[in-house]
Amino acid sequence: MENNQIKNDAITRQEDDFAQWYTDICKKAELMDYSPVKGFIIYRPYGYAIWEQIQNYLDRRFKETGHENVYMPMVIQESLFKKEKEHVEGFAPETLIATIGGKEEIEDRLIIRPTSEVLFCDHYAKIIKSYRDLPKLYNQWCSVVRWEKTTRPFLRGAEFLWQEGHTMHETEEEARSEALRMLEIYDDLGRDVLAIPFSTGIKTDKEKFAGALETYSIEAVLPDGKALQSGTSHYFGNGFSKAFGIQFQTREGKLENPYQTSWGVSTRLIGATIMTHGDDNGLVLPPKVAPIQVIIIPVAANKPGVVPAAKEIAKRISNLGYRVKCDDSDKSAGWKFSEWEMKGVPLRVEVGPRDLEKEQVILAKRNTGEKIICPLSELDTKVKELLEVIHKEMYDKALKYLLEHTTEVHNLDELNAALEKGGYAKMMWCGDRACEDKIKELTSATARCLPFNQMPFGDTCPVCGKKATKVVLFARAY
RNA sequence: CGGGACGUAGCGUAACUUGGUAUCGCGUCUGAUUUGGGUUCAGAAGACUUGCAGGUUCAAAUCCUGUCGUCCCGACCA
Repeated sequence: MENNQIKNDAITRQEDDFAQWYTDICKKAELMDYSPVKGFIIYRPYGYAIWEQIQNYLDRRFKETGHENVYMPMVIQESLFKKEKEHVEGFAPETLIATIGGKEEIEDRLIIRPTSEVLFCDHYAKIIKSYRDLPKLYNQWCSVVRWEKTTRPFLRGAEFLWQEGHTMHETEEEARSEALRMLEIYDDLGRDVLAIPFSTGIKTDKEKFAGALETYSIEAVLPDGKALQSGTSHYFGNGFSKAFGIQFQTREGKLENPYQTSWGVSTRLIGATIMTHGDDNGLVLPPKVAPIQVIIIPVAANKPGVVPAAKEIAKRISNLGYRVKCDDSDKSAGWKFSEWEMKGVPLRVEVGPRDLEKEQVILAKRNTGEKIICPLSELDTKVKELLEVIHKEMYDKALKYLLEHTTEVHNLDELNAALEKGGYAKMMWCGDRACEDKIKELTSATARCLPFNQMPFGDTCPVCGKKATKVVLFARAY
């Protein structure tokens, strides 16, 4: 099995250089390509198809929970952007600004949206008049631009695709539960679709979104031991409402400012999926997001009956509702095996003359490499069963990794050791910003979140020694 | 934005130190071959000349300056 000779077109091994392995996969699995402009990538069909699967799932969940899709302009006047102070301070360093229109200089310069809070607020100020207009549950699918200094495919780009939900509510309570409800949907996406166990929790004041009162997030630990913030949901209170003059008449006839949320996930999720599940043979896609869920490979395709039989099987599986492709190109079977493994297709069906004689096919699972002989009569149930098993195995493997890389620490030495090992250093915290800063200074790790699932295991802050009541997860982050 | 590495055909590379018109492999194309893990053989094309722009020189992939981009390590962020 071991092949020491590295093939010319093989990818870098994970243990040799994890970052290079990641870049190799992005390119060799044809997910993306670089464009001439730094940080702006081309989403190739196979990569974009993964995004479409994520979109399909989320869009359905959003609509089921009463949200409507809208589309806002991609530019924001600088004067408008400056209305909410903390927000502008948070984003100012990373905005791209258009200064010329035609041949004229633009006096109120146009910011290419890094996020659309202010556009939504400006619009909401016009359309919200009464409690009868609430809640407003809007979402948009779009791209945003942030002038990032260092960029990596999917994980951090100058432009990325995402969805941003922006909602307005009568009460503080309702808004806060909206923010939490949407975070739950993101958590579901991880568990049920991407096979990624996210940690959910609330951000510290230091790490929260510019302008938000509370930021909730889903966090993943990747195989190189670094944490990745994979999605956020914010509760804004009515700070923006006041800044933008959004007022509604209450049931009692008074004028009040509504309470706001926003929430988003981006194509960064593609990066998280690649890293969480991939191996040295390439991408390993969870069945729910795989653009092709089952690949049919005819073996000895020149023998009579093989290709028609393979196509028949493809049709049969397609009729079950799965995304399936029959690769009847004139490459050798071995070549196709490697190629579709690189592309991470969860399940492979091999169809050859010997199989046809015995009225069977060979099924091969991408995640484990396991091969299973399957009588044609049982194909339908077996495919369904295996795709479910593959999802579960992938999730369980990722969960096991997460648990093995979550270390409870009681002092700074243990904290260092845990961060060195990779993953979360879970510690009790006094809640002081100073201690958070100190850890960052000493270790470069940041507080990822205070997990919802608290379960305290001590009462002393390892940094200052004062009383600690909160459990916090620290990690080196992307 | 700091520190480091790099940019030569689609990909990976040689030549750079010591200037003289670009090497090899994979891939691609054509024709065969291909029964179970990147099949084998034969032939062909592919660089409007070395990321881009200047400079030095009789002559630049090679030396100098600038710039753009990629990767890694930091600081900042979905």
